Amino acid sequence: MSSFASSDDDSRPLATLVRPSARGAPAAAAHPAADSMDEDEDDVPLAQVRRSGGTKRKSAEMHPAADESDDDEDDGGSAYEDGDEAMDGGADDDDDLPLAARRPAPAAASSPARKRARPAGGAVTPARGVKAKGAAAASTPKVVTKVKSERRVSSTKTKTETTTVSPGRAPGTPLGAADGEGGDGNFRWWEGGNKTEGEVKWTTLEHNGVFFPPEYEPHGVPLLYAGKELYLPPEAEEVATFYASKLQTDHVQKEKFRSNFFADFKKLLVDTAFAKVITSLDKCDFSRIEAYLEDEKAKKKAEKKGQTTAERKEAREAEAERVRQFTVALVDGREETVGNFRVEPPNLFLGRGDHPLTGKVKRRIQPEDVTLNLGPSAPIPECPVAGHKWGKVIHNSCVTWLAGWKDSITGGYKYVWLSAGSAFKGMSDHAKFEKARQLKSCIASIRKEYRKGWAAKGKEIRQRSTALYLIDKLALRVGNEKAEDEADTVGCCSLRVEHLKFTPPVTVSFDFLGKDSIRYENAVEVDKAVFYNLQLFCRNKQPSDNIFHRLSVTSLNDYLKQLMPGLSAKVFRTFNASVTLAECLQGDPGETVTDKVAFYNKQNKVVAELCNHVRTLPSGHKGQMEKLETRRAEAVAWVKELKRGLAKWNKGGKGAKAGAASSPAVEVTQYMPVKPEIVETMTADEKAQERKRAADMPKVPTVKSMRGDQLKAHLKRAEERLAKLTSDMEMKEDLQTVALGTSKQNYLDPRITVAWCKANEVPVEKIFAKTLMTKFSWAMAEDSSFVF
DNA sequence: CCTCCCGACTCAGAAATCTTCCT
DNA sequence: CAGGAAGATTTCTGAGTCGGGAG
Repeated sequence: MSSFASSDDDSRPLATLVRPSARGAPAAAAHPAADSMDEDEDDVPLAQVRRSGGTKRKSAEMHPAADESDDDEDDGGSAYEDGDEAMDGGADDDDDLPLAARRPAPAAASSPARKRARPAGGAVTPARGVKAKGAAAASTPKVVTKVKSERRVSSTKTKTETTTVSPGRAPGTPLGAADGEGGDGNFRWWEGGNKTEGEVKWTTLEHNGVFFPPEYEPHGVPLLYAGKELYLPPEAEEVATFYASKLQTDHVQKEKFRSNFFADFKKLLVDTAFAKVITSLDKCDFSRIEAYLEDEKAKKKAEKKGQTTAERKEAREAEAERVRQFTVALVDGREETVGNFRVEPPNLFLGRGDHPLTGKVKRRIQPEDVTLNLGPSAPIPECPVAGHKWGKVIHNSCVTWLAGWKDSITGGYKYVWLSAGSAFKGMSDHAKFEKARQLKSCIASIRKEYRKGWAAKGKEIRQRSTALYLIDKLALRVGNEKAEDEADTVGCCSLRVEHLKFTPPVTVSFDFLGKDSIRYENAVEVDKAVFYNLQLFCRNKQPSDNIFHRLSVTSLNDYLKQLMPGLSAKVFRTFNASVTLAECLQGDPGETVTDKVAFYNKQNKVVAELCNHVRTLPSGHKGQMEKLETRRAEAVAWVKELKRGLAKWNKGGKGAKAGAASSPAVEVTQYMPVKPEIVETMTADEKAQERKRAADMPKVPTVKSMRGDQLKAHLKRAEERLAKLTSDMEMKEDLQTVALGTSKQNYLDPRITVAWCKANEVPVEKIFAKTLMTKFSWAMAEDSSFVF
């Protein structure tokens, strides 16, 4: 079931909220759309208009028949009226009006004239119009010319222009060299108070480009085809090796993965003698290559094992030194660390879920593919790959990426960013949480507003209001449409009939694949009106039809913008997660720091569940649990045996005083593991083997003679051990299926955590690991009185 | 004007690596 | 105290969101 902890205060009974709503309420005043409902006249099946001819997945699947019938039906149905008195207003007619007629909400009171005045307003407004004309285009890597940027440059600050690639700076220039120039890298932007968020993100930007993976070195290990050794040319061998390295994963179990791989693999063989030979993946045996990889891995491991701690540290530092020049960038003279400075090496594309492109070969990125973004006066770094040069160098100060290239599989861009601890990231993180807090202050009226919308005459408003409820209550993602060459996953707006089940009176069961093909399964009791509406939207549709067929993500977000500047669907997730945590942390955290940390994790888990952040069980999980279970059973048996012994001993000492030292010892039987027979002359491998052999042997009974005090001491230890095992198992089972990290990193306002830690005298480091401490350094100064 | 596509950014779990705990 | 496994953290890169502009 869902937890609505966060919304309790605001979700008062529907009836009290819906009717009197809004006329005077601040939110309502800003919604011309709500008032224009009466004008709804006729129904245009939105899907036909908006989607026909599109490339998006659902467009082709819509059923026109369903479109018509469902919109025309009258929903004065009894379920509805009986269901909720508050809804009757909208029950009698349901004329949908053409979307077009109402979308451009007549600019009433606060309707922002989108094109011109952006919410951000602030510092750089003048840049606005300028950018709209084409600077943005110039910013994209594919534009090489200078476009007409000169004019613009004068009116704003530096915008984008491109430069021909010229020979780079000499090696050993300041950037990244041992003693950086630009200060200590501790720019405490949050203390300045000037958290501008404008168009221009920087004035000067200097960096050394990106780090390329090493060239492929052929190993010469053959592929076996129908038992025959085939020595492949390097390009094909490399790709075969990619596949071999995946043999242990379950990617190779997917037919799509195999066929995509094989198709690309064969392409590499086209002009070779192998083209005619290799015709079936099933006859390809990669085991020799796989064994080779295993071998290499073992060698590396052994080498590492042979090193002393100091040597290992040295090796690590040498590696750090090697990449050092790429890890530092200079932004407006400040040193910042670069996040993903390594260019993605070639590999097989590992798409999640049923990705249509999974298994395809992701080709090697060459310097020619890479666009660098640098300050106009920054030296152009030398291309690190001999005989190659950078694709493009641009100077776009409106973006924060340092370099980028186009991904050969998805066609999308990959970017190199500064690290999470940078000012760029920190500022936007801060802004994100401030926006969520702002939502908190107006959530009550927004909820009022969408409840009112449940009874709207127009179906778009009705669907929008119902969808917004789901986004708010269940923290669903908004659900953009997806293309044919992506996995079929959905979010709120793209939910289909097949994803819902209705159980009267008011339970809706959700079952669909969300982001990353993670299954969302939840049965929720919803408001009656929502239950009714969802059923209504599903009526007369095919299972594969969209539930919210009149609603688009764009129109939903446009609407949200009217409710609050800068509001979009994703803000609800941030808001709900943070509010939930803040509320959950009100409880009693316990005594010790350990208790308190456990308490925090438990509340963190509530949020993770809300957001459906799952983690797949590690492959060994089942085995681990079984092992724990046997250990626990043994512990139980041992406790029982000790108790028996103690009872016997207490009785046995008839002659002497019960429990006196002179009582005869009693025998208890403990089952002990077999001890490995380790001899000094054994090699490490042999020792390991012997240990394993011993561990696999059944436990042997060992009889021990004990007296009372011994028995008691053993019993005490045994009971403690049992208690620990039991709680370990519970904890493990409990936390196994949820990932706490995602919400901690992305959704929970760190100031909530900092404040809680201070109030409860828990060191923040107990909650935030090192990188999170850096990422959230802007929040560390917050005191315990912070309220989200 | 209205789509549709693109670009830039956040968010996501898997995999790799490091650390701690247990026997 | 070693050696390994479990657990925690970091890295990696795929998958979303969302706004803007071209056509």
